[in-house]
Amino acid sequence: MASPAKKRKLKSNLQKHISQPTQIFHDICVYIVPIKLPNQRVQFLKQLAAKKGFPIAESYSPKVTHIVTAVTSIDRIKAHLDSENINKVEVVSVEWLTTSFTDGQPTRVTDRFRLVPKKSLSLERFSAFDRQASLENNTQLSDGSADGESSLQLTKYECQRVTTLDHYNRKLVEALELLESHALLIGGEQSQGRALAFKRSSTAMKGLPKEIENVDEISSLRHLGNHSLRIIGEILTKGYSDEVEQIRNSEFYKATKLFNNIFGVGPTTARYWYDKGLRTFDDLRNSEIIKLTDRQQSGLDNYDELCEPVTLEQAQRIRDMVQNEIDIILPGTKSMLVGGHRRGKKAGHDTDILIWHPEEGKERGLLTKLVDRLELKGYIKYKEMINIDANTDEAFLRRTNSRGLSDIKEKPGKAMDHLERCFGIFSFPRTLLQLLQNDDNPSAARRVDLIVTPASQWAYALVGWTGNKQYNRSLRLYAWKELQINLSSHAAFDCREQKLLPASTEQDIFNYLKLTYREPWERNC
DNA sequence: AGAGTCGAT
DNA sequence: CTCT
DNA sequence: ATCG
Ligand SMILES: Nc1nc2c(ncn2[C@H]2C[C@H](O)[C@@H](COP(=O)(O)OP(=O)(O)OP(=O)(O)O)O2)c(=O)[nH]1
Ligand SMILES: [Mg+2]
Ligand SMILES: [Mg+2]
Repeated sequence: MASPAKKRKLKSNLQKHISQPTQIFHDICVYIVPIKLPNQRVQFLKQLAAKKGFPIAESYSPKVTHIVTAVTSIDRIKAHLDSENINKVEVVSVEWLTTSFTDGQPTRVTDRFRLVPKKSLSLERFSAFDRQASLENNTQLSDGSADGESSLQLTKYECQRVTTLDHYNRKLVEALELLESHALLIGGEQSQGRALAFKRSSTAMKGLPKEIENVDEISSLRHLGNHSLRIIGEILTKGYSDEVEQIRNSEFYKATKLFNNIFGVGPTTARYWYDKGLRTFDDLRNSEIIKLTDRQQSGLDNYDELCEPVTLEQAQRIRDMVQNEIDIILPGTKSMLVGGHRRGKKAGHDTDILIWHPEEGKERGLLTKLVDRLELKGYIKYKEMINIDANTDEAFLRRTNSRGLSDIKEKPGKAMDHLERCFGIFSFPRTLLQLLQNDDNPSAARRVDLIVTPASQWAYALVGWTGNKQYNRSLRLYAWKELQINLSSHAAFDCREQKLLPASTEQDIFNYLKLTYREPWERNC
């Protein structure tokens, strides 16, 4: 832990080494825009400037003559300064400042250093960008443009913009997602963050309204930093990225990715096996040292069939079958497809089904009965039940309290069994068409998720299980950071008001969160 | 320099 | 890795 | 540690 004392000491040491400038250039005043520049670099430039006699403004004011920035979009700078009035000021790159330092005097500003205010893209119509988001949410950076000029920035959170399955930069997205998965496979504290950053870069690209041809078009957008832009630039000029291809073909990536595809094997296990020298499924099966969990064994046994994409039609048939069963067990029970299929995906890696009964409480014990029946019919090859009991709501409140609010009180609530989730591998008969293409195997293994929700939590379950994953992450982060609301797939808890937020529709939840409603197909981040 | 989704087994 |  |  870096203590405040230590920080103070560091700072005073730095100040001691600042020598007096030989001359001071009183006719200029430099303001450094602290966006896209690491704080360290900003501090370094400021100190060097002081040493070389360049007056520095701590904040933007009319006496500033030179704005130094790493941002390439003039709109972004206006937004930051909260001022349109930068016409009389030179807006220049960091290179101007460093060149001036080596020259020992302010270099003449040429076009080389100037920001050419090329409108990065004309995107006003596309809600992936801040203009619309800032209307719906006053916590957004103001874009300071009452004049019709648009600031054209990506929103901070994915849940504030529309992301559809169709987009224009497949190749770039694929590369960035590969870097994300590589970072996850490497693992470690630091890699988690890198993975998330690459994921955000990729969702940023999915939000763009057209195929990009030049890095300049996107170099000032949020979430696209040095590394991502370098990769994108490479692909745009050469058609591929050396770094990406090197990873793709690496022994490490190929093997760990293969292992990670097995249901039950995450990055840590994949890495562990790789470190043991294993590379293929045969290596796994023949290895003496490797012990597979039940989950992993079933994942490996059914590997090929689980790799077959689940079509929408198959998912609908599975839901129909489930609906038939629950009609018998408890008439009036409803079900719907959620997950990727609700978002409009034509093929998925599994089927997600949400089940509920309009009368609160009637759903208790339903999932056990359903699964028992399916098991008797021989449909279930592997299953895991996830139990949520009456204590869970208490637990939820305790956790929200542990985020620094209210008192912690323990209640000895009784464990009223209330099964909520079943995830498993089911076996379904193949259709005639499938049999024609796949003569030998009469059945197909499919991953299925069944979720039973009380009517009172239906809306939260629907949002949570519709996803996608990245959409959920952004929604939860936004809710907590901007509104101090803890959001899960059961409920939302407002920590300021210390109260749960009841919702009966998805729209209710978007209202609480001060977000414009997004259709399921607009949540494909 | 810290944070990065959350809850369940 | 990117933002704040 | 892994899953959703
Ligand atoms: N909060 C949270 N929800 C998740 C996470 N992963 C998945 N979900 C939710 C949102 C997903 O849409 C839903 C179903 O997940 P799936 O793994 O089945 O993915 P999805 O159906 O979106 O795509 P798929 O076609 O199955 O690959 O569960 C997560 O890490 N956190
Ligand atoms: Mg799914
Ligand atoms: Mg699923």
